[in-house]
Amino acid sequence: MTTVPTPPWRKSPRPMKPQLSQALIVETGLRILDAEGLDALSMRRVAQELETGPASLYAHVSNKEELLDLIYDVVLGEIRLPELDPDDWRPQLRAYALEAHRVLTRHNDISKTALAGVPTGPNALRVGEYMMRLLISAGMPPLDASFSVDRLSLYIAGDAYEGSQHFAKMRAQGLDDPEAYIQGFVGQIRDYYQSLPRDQFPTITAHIAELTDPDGEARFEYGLDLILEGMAARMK
Amino acid sequence: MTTVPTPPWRKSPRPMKPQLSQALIVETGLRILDAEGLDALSMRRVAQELETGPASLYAHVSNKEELLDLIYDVVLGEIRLPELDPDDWRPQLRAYALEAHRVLTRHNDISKTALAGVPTGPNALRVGEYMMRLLISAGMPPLDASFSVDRLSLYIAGDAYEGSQHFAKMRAQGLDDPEAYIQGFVGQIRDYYQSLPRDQFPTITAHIAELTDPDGEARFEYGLDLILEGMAARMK
DNA sequence: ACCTGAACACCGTTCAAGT
DNA sequence: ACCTGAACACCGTTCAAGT
Repeated sequence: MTTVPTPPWRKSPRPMKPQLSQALIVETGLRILDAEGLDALSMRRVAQELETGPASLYAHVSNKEELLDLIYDVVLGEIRLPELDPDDWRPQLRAYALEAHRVLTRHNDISKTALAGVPTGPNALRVGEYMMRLLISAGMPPLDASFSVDRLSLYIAGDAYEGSQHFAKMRAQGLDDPEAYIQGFVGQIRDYYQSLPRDQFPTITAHIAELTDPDGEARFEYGLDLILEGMAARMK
Repeated sequence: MTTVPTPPWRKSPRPMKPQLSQALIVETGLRILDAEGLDALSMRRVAQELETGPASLYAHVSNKEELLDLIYDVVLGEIRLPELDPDDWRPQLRAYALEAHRVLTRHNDISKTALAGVPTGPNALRVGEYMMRLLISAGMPPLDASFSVDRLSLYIAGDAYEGSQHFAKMRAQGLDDPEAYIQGFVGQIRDYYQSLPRDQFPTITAHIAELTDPDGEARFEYGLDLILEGMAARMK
């Protein structure tokens, strides 16, 4: 970049465009993700937002997958970890899971990235270190702790991704009231179940209300508690 | 289609191309999925395989999402369900999970489709009915059974998808020895962990062997048993 | 009703050329 | 070293036109 001579009334040169950098690209990608979801987050779109061509990005990021990994780690950075207290591992791990799930859910369908590959960024290490330390200091054997952390992480990301898909579909249909969309969706499933032959599907047709409970957060916590229960059985 | 007069030595007219139909499209899509994975399964590719243009498919399938849902349900059709025995719900549900996981894993990254939307095809109903019946007849309250089935299904599909990603990446790199690829991948992670500052990540660096256990099947079964343990606590 | 060619509005990535 | 324009090899879907 040619250095423009600084006029005396300015402290520093002001370039028309902010200089391209990995951090700026990641930040721009995150903004698109938050506003419009993973489907809208293309290399070309990021470039457009930065008023340049897509090829320019490849000087700072080796491909789209790396960009997504970088964005994912920035998101993980939002997870707050409480002081570690091994005497109370269960409520603490539960609180971690809820916090992580909340953070992932805030950023649309970014969790897909966690499912696509093992996250290894600095913030992935930070939360991994925390969970491992909590379980081992509470008395869990290291191999159990390793597997437990891995499975819990998969569950959190899996549920966050599944949950985000409803919003993605809503966006694709051009709607924007999540409450109404979920109600409509659940209603459709209910009608479909009601139309099924009762002799072939006796159990489903007998429990339609239970099968179409729309509370996604309750479902997440239910599965979380199943896993925590299993972990408790392997503790000490 | 113009009917060609049948020569007397043939029982039926033999068209040059097999007639297009939804079943044929689904079958072709499944073949591509099995051979080259979800990334290779495009509408254009299916059309090419059927020696027609992509637009022709839209007479039998409303969009790509519907095609994937149809393929997914065909895959679920491969899951064999044993005679139901409510006195032994735990080993039975465990066997179901292993069978479902094995079937999904056989078909590359198709599990992504289950994560993307609630499967509602005939075979999804069939396995759902089975699991619900097993748990309820074993004494679980219907709402618990509904949540349990939902969470277990998410876990199975989530793990199958995550596991399939290794193969997808292997394919993308043009390699074809899964054993060697996993070994190489695990080795890289191990080296990376080894390079971390011990004071910042004491727990991770102290348990590298446990954290890089390459046995994906053991991890799946470990998480499955965590969930089954939790379900046992909610039984009766 | 079913099928088609052509087009529209996109993708990720590469590469030679510029500064 | 960083940035660019242009190109390559793809996408899913629509639509008017054909049979």
